[in-house]
Amino acid sequence: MYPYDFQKLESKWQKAWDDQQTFKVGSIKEGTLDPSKPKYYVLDMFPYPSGKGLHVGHPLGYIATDIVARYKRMCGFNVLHPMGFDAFGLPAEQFAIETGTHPAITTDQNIDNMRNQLRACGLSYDWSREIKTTDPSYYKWTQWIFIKLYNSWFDEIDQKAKPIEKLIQSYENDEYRIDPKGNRIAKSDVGFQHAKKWKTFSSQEQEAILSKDRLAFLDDVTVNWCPGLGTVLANEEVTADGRSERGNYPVFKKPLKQWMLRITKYADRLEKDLKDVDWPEAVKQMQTNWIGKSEGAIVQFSLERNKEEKVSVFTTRPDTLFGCTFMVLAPEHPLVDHLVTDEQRQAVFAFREKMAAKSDVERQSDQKAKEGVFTGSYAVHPTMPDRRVPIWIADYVLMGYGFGAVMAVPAHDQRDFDFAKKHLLKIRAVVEPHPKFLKEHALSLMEYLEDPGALDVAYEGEGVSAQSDNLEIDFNGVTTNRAKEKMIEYLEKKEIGQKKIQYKLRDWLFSRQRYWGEPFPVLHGSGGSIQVVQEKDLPVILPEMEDFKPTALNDENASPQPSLGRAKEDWKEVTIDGNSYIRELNTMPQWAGSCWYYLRFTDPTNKNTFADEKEENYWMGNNGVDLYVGGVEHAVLHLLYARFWHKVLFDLGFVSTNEPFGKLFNQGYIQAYSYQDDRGMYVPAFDVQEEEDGTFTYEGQKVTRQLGKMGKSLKNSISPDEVIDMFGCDTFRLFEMYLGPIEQSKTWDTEAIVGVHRFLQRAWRNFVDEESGELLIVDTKMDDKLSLIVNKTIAMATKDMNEMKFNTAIAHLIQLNNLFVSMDKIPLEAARAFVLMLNPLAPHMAEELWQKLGYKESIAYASWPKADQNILSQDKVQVVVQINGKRRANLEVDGSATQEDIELLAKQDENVKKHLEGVTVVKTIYVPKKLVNYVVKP
RNA sequence: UCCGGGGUGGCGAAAUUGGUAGACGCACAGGACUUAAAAUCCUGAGGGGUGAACAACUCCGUGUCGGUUCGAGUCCGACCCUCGGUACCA
Repeated sequence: MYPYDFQKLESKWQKAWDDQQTFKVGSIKEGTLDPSKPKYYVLDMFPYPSGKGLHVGHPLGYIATDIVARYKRMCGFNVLHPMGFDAFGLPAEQFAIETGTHPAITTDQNIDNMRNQLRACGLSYDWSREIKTTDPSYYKWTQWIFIKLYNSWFDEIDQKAKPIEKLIQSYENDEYRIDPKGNRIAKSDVGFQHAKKWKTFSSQEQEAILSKDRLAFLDDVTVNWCPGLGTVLANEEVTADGRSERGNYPVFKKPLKQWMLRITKYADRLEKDLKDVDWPEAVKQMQTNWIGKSEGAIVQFSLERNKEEKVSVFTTRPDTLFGCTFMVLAPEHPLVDHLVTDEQRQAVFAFREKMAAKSDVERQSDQKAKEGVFTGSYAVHPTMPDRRVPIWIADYVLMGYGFGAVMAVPAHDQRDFDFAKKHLLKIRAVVEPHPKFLKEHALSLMEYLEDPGALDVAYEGEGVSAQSDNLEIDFNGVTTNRAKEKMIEYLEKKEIGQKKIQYKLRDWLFSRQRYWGEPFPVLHGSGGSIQVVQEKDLPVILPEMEDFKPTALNDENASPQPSLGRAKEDWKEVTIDGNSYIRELNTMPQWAGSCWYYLRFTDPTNKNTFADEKEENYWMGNNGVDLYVGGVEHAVLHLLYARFWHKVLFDLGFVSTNEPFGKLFNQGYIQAYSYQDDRGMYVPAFDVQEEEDGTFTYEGQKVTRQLGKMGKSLKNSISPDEVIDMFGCDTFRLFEMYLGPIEQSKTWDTEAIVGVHRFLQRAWRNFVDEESGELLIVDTKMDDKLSLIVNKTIAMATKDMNEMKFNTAIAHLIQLNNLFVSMDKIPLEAARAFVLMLNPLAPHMAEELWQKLGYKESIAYASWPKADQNILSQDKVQVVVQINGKRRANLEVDGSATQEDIELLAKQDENVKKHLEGVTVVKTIYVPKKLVNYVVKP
């Protein structure tokens, strides 16, 4: 008996791949890789080794990349297909806390477990290149890159990062000076003559000046403090409703001194360069929105009581400046203390306190309330000096965007409008609305311009300016876009404003108070001086700690405290040349390690550099990573951060491409049904019965069903191991791909697996007589019909493989296989083509059949079959005969048939004849090899 | 609110990008094999109508309504539902 024994076969081949190191990739340095061959770098977003193990949703992307990797090998590429583990960060530490074991131990256990699960999926990784971000030999280079960031600045003129020494040189050469406000100004800027020279500053002052340009810097900022996680979080890690993305805990705003990375300097390039990458439109859109570019102007308002004092605002509608009737500052705006009058002091302070006490969640729910108080002070209107502009504070103005202050134009901004209505402030119309708008509100233009406050909405659209003139300028009748330009010209001429591009993107808050992360390579000296660790002293090893729990867990009033504060003194304190330093006690966030791991894979064990230049050049050259597959959830986190680091490394000359990931592909989620009983408790999905009336029961009780994520807590999780045990890994791989397009979300349905399993069994029986073990292959030529079908299948499967449409590629193989069923023996050529095409999808069976066909070498590097164009062109074509666009007959004709041939045949067809009776053909449409359509009239 | 994706049989889906809608698979039904079941194999099937007919023909069908076209799942306009992203961004 020679049945299809997948358990035996699959372990046989997995062992063979291991023993023969089938998928090990050579290295250029060592001369074991031929760099004249084209390369293909196909990468998965590496996983967090969580304690829960994988469910069937996780390998979806891994299987897809594996198919691509195997296909590309067969097409003659050198393929880099590595895997590693993103092991620092909250999930690992949370799991360690839950189990009471040190994260170093649990992480390694989880990695072992996950690696086994991945191996069981028959993935052709080069495991010799495995990396984990928690390995000191890896995070040494994460720290090294941090030092590069610290020692770099962004030159706005060249739009690129440069070593900080260049900036110091420029200062020393007196190309830059510091103006009275503390800003760096260049020779060509106004005011350079009166600005202070570099030499006049103390070294401490010089360091403070430099820190304003360093790409990594310490700053006092308003942070997202998440007591539930015991750490602060980046903006990208906080969800829309003011909760932590991980764990869904509430987040509070708090001022704190933290490490920041100056990602905002790259806002423009991060946005613009998206056009150069082949990424899903959705992800590009998300990044574009997140970066949030908007064009407008800075406008300066003088204070009434002292014209020398100014408040700056950003506006996208400088054309509406004449309509500004008040100003609003964010409650935490630094000028508020200064502006508030004695009468208003009490009210302002009370308001501020009330706002500060709110969590982000509460702020969300109080949205649109438009609460605020008057500071008591007035500004002067920049174009109408006799107009007083009261200054208010309100929490609808956010400190983090623009200048934390707005000029309110209530007639043409809904938020300002609501605020004006609530607090009885003036509303002045300065744009003539579209006639449609007036009609909708049954107003004449005169009536609207007279009293725009009569409506309950602002007119935010474009139009022509009105009531916008003073002694110097007159914008009346000018269209919005033109008026914007003219106003900016005017503001610049009067030196009270200028053009400005504003981004929503904020700098990246880079420190965390948790234990399980990369230590900063930073030393704090006396008097607040900062020094980075010398390269030769890297890595700064994360110290062993017994108690690694976050310090201020679940205490929203406490201030965040780094866990490393409880490390032993001999770690915390460092003496260099007789000076003592304290180590930085914060750790880097989860995302640090994943910002550059794809570079390390090109040369994972290098001790002298993060990756050898030759290896980096070869694998990353051209297009960066050729195919990067992962979930869409990283659209504005990992993918934005990694692009940022990569661009800095590119500017500094360490990498060869401007973008890290040439092509990105998002796989969909696998969803599953979960079931709840009437108390809302989840019941094991596996044991739920479907009743005839379409309802569901568990142990006789009615339960409700919903579609969603797979998870242990939902009791609907299925692990790949279970499926592989039952059906084998080839079946599992085929099934996941056959569910539908990879980028789509799909519902798991265990019952449907038998379909592809049957396909494999049938294929086996087509090749092997199960009774005798005899190979059912015959070494004869294929007949024309079979040859045509085989070549067609090759053509279609090749196209599908190139487009990553594995579901239809499988369908074509099933069809070919179904044809084999009707044959006693399969011609060798057809069998070969089938096995070769099967290989990327179901590699174990393909290897076994390949061996049975007599080949000694692994099929992994055999050539993908080519379709014979000559044979394809001999194909008969199906031509449709339509009458008035309705199909009346099908004809099968030679590919060479002319229109005359086809029409002759068509007119012989009974059904066509019938429909052409008693009518006249007014037009004939002929599409070669496709159809004839007669347009007829009675 | 704005932005993006998606609505096709009982279900997952396919459709050469404007040219026979539903390939392939699941589930289902009937049959073969079997003491029986499983496995396997064969056959059927979008919905309706005219047929004695498993012949043949025919009408309707891709979220809704309208349009362009000889011809629309595919293009255009309006709308509905759904899934993501965003969160007062001045």
